[in-house]
Amino acid sequence: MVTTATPDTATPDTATRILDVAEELVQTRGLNAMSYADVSARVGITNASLHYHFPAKADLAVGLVDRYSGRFFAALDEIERTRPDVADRLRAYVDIYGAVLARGRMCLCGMLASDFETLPAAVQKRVSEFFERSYTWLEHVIDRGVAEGRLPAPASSRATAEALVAGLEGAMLVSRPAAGTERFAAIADALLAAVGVPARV
Amino acid sequence: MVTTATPDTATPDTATRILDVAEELVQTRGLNAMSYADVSARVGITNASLHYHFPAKADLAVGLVDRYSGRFFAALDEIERTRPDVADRLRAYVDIYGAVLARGRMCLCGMLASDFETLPAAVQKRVSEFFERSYTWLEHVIDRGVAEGRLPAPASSRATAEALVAGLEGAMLVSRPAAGTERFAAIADALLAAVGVPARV
DNA sequence: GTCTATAACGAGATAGAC
DNA sequence: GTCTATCTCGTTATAGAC
Repeated sequence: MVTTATPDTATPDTATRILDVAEELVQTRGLNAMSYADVSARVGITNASLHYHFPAKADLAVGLVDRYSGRFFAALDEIERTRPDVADRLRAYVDIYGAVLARGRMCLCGMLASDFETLPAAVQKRVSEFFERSYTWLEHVIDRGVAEGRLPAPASSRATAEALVAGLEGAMLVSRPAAGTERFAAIADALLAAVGVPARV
Repeated sequence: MVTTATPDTATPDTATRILDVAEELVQTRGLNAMSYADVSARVGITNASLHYHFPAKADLAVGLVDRYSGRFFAALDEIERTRPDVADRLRAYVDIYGAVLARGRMCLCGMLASDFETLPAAVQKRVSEFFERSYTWLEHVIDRGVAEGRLPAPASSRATAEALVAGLEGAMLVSRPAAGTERFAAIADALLAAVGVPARV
């Protein structure tokens, strides 16, 4: 999976290890529940060393969103490059979310969205951009699918794109209290069916 | 709106005022970003007085969910009592979420769901129950609508109910970074349309 | 680049007077 | 039921040695 944190070939540098650990903590517990002490202890360095790499918590959060977004939209590029069919593209998009949830995590930006009002401005901006770029990508995929006659025309492809993202983020959110990942797959299929994507074989 | 905090007739007692203030803080900023100092200052009492009413933060959180759930499911009872038509019922359900978002808030239990792993066990249990009861209520409403021939039969009414809740929770989540409430209405209409509920007149 | 040490503050929580 | 005062701990962050 393209969105997985880091290739496990060699020991990555400290900044990368910090981002890996912080990413997991934010995706599972939230930014406000993650402390520098948590991260430094798991990385095996001191609090002070952490501050050398990321002077303030806002810097760490910015680093997390930038890396996550970079990987996420690189994965979307990859989908467009390798999958010509619109239904396959949308299923692959949903699968990214499914893979994150399968690892017991929430979408990083979905998690930050819940803390939105408490975020530093630089982080707020990046989280908003993550969602805007997601809507735009999906909108274009849907529009092209409609133009090819392979997807029913929705009232608004933009609203459909937003509803799909909302459904996936919400599915991750409500799957965790239910302690069951199988729930996500059923919701995801229902969302895809609503867009006109048939269930997979 | 039935889910509004407290009737503004007279000055409510201290415990109620505490719950009102804490509820707003949790719905806008999250439980981990809300402190006893925040609440006590806004209520106009001291930290110590707050602890008299709610000895630990877990007690306050339990009080919040219990009151919220009580009002929420009372509102659902009211919907069933006053609206015989399934489409009206589902639109009214969506409107509860819309009214919460219109006040700049996230669903209390959706907000707690994002902090789920950090919640005291008693709060986790109540949040899970909130969602389970929601699914069950929607499932029965959908089933009756199908039996009456007023709703197309879904593959699974349970999965449809879960997808609807997920979509609404997610719509609230992503609406806040977008700084626009009009987005919610479009998403909500798309979700209702997917269930077979026509747009309102 | 990592460390020890510590500052400065805010958190949840308690004792005991009124 | 509310107060003052205080405790203890965890938090982000910095100074300066190695």
